[in-house]
Amino acid sequence: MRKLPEAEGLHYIEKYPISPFFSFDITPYLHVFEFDKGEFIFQEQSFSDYLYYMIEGKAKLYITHKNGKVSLIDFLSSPTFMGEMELLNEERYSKGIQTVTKTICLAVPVREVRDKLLADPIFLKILCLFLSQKATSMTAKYTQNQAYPLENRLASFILMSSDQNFYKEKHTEVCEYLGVSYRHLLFVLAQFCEAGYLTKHNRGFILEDVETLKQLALESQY
Amino acid sequence: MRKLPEAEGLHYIEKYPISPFFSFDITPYLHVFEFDKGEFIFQEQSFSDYLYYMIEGKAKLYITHKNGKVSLIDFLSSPTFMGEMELLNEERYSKGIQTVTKTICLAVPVREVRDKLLADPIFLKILCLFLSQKATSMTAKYTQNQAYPLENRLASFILMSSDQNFYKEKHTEVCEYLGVSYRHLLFVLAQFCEAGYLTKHNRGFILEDVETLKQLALESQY
DNA sequence: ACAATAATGTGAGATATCTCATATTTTTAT
DNA sequence: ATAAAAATATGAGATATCTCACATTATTGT
Repeated sequence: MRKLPEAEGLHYIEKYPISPFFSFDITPYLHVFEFDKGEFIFQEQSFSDYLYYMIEGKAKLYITHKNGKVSLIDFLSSPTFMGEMELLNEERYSKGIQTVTKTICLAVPVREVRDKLLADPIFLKILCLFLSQKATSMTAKYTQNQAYPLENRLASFILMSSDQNFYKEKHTEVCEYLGVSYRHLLFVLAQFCEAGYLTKHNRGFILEDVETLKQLALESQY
Repeated sequence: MRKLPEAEGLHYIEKYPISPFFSFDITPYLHVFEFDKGEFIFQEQSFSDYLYYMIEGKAKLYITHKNGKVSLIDFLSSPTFMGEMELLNEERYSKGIQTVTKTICLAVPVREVRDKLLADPIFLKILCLFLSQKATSMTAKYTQNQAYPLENRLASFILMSSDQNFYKEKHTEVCEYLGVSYRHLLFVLAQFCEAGYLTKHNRGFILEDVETLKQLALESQY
């Protein structure tokens, strides 16, 4: 993690204006941080001094269980808040966040601004909206995880994440996201090829039968 | 659903004071409603005119999937908000809420008070806290659902919900809550009896081996 | 008090998914 | 350039969980 120098930071602050989120002038408090690919933004069980607003990049939010299993809770993609729960609750981070790509964040030092933030109706309204939308999408994802077998969810995920009928995601990430083992993901992908919905090409898959995939996806659209 | 008469309503308003949640006087807007056991507070895909604060009772929050499966998202027990997402988003209810017991709710007419609420820092802060705690507990529940087999989650659930070493919950509710089939729940309960952790008694189970149950529960404490 | 509805209970067979072992290929770091 | 680490790939066997069918026992509404 490195703090961007004044000039470079200013560039991002202007490119992604967040002043409308606050009823006071936030700019004097803002820092701009850059995280390398694979770097941790929050370690599990640690404390942090900042509320982040990620403006560029992508990260994984996960939790490690006592039995050693890791659950990927969500992919976070910009723009998004990070650390907002801890701002509200003054707790240690129960979850970890690790970047997937290089990531740029606006950072608000919590100690200095906390009280102002928690009394600011504009910010709080934005935060409520953010939290409620997140809750809605998490709930959708998790209930679908238990209501549909991988076949359906994967079809839906492939349709959503493919570009010009070409699917090319990292299996290691996808299986965590969909909450199944790596082995099983490969197994169902192989089935899709067998059935002619997909064909392997280069390091990805060509969608051969979008109609059937759509049918499989049913409503389990993420 | 019936609106309680003035006098009776006042009793509840005084018993469960919610004025500290607002920076203005909410009482002129408050209604008090009573829902019978099994009644719907929100139908899926409908609109509603109230934000509710449940002060007595218990309800189920669920969603019906297009394949007909029903996912119980959460048990709501008093005190809790209901309809807060819709207040924020001005949308139809994506989810249904049905009471499990007779339920008393304070009701705030959204159309009249919406703008005031969304500009009230005290209320918004409370709502943020509520939403973030809910998100935390939902996430815990769902990640544990996929990280642990029923054996562990059930042990944990039994310990949590039993009273004086006696477990007596409705299987029909529990299996929905834990996200498994009724059949499988009974199967694992039978295993627990077989292994001597539980014995059937009347319409419930006596906890015979709390130590082993605790071990099974690991950290998957709800 | 009786019919209807909901909850409980059990068997048998199917399947979705997991674990583990192991090999190859690709990417990353030094 | 090379070693180390990460991602891909596949087989075989285990198991957690589901579906469906059917019988019994409570609970509820009228």
